[in-house]
Amino acid sequence: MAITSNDLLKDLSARGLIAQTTAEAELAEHLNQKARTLYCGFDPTADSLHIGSLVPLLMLKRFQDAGHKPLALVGGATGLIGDPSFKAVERKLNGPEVVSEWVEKLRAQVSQFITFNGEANSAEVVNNYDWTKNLNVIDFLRDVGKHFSINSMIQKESVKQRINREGEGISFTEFTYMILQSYDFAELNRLYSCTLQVGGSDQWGNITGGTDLTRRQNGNQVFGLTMPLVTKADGTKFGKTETGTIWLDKNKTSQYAFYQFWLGTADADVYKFLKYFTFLSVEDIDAIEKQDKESGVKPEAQSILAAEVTKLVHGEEGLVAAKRITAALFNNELVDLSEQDFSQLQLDGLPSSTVSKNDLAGGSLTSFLVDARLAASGKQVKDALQRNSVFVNNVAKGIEDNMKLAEIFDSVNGYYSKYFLVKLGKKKHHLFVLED
RNA sequence: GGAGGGGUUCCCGAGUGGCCAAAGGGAGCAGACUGUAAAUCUGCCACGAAAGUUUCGGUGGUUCGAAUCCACCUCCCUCCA
Repeated sequence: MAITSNDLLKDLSARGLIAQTTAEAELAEHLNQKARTLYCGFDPTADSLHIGSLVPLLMLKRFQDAGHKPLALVGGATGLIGDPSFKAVERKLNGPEVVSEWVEKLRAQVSQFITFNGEANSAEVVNNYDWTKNLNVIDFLRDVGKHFSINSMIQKESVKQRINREGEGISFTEFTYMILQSYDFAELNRLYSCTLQVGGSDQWGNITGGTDLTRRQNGNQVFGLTMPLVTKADGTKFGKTETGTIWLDKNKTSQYAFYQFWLGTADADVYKFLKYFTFLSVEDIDAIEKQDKESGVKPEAQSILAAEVTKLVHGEEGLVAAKRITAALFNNELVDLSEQDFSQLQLDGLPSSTVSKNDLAGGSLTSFLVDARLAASGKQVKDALQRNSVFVNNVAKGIEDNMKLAEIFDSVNGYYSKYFLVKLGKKKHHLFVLED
């Protein structure tokens, strides 16, 4: 990416956050002239955003910090259709009630990343359902559809594989998604003088559709900027783990699990991620990298990344909670923990459950731990037992202990007569609390 | 509406009457080695502690025996109209 004449764009470029832009030189000039309004869309495909949306969310914040006005668009309308961009298969449609419920959740979530201060560049959250719900089909086809050429639409890389791919196709509904998103841009240009849309690089086709439509309908030049897809050096998909997606909602991914996710970042990715996911300056990040390379010991970057991102998403308190659990599980002896510490760990989001004596009677360790979701099947627990990698309060259990459930979880063996910390393998922990 | 091709265990993908709980790969889990890393090596990988139980889009057949054969149904894809 060429050096531009705009400080913000220079920084973004240094961070590797710019994949593509429309009319680069003109965009720099456009942003230099005065505060502009930009938007980024988030479709409600679940009841929470996940870390895949973090880069664009932070991007809005970066623009706001530079004095521009961010609009976070929640796709109440587009979420009902489904974006086909680079998706291998047609998606299942979600019901309207479900989608509108998700819209509300995303609205709140998105709001925490941008500032609403009542000033000129105060953020706003908009919903594209507001301007599409009363759209009349005939008007839509005449006023909007006419501006789109099927010939160029099927040339878009984002849908090409769906069109060419053997065994899968694309419905008219999803094919039309691009037109709806383009209409959003034109509409936001009319309503808010919005002149820039940002998004992931998979959105390029949809974004340029919007810049074209805005020019044709409104006669205004507007811009697009995309961020690179977050990739990992080992080629696996970013944002997924054994346990699934890393969500921004702490009820879906605990602060502790969230922190742990970032802590596990590969050396090969961590400096790039610092640039993508934090507001640390590029110089500071380069300094961290230099120091890690020279230190010859375990790098610092992962814990800095984990701390910064956890703080951004879950606040200072969330970070403290995550660190508290991490310290207890990985650094300290459990014996040092007070009774209050144990109950605090529960509150902090350490996976835990309460058990009664009845739950234990006659049960097996395998099914007990599967029920607590420490393993996917009894076979896995059995495997771990055979390798002596199941620990209850730091005591290794073997396959011969499998049927001794009630004995193992007898109150005499628990910390403070009721706490049992179970470890399966190196990283999976679960706190069981015995009921009186 | 017509013709053809498909739906196999988390994914890809073998399997065309018994040797099939079903090859191979990927993912995943556990162990060793480590830095709660990477790479590598080892074991597991339908469910069940076990006895045993349930699978190959669905239903019903044929057969001593079916993922494999037959009928109907259903979903998907391609081409033609």
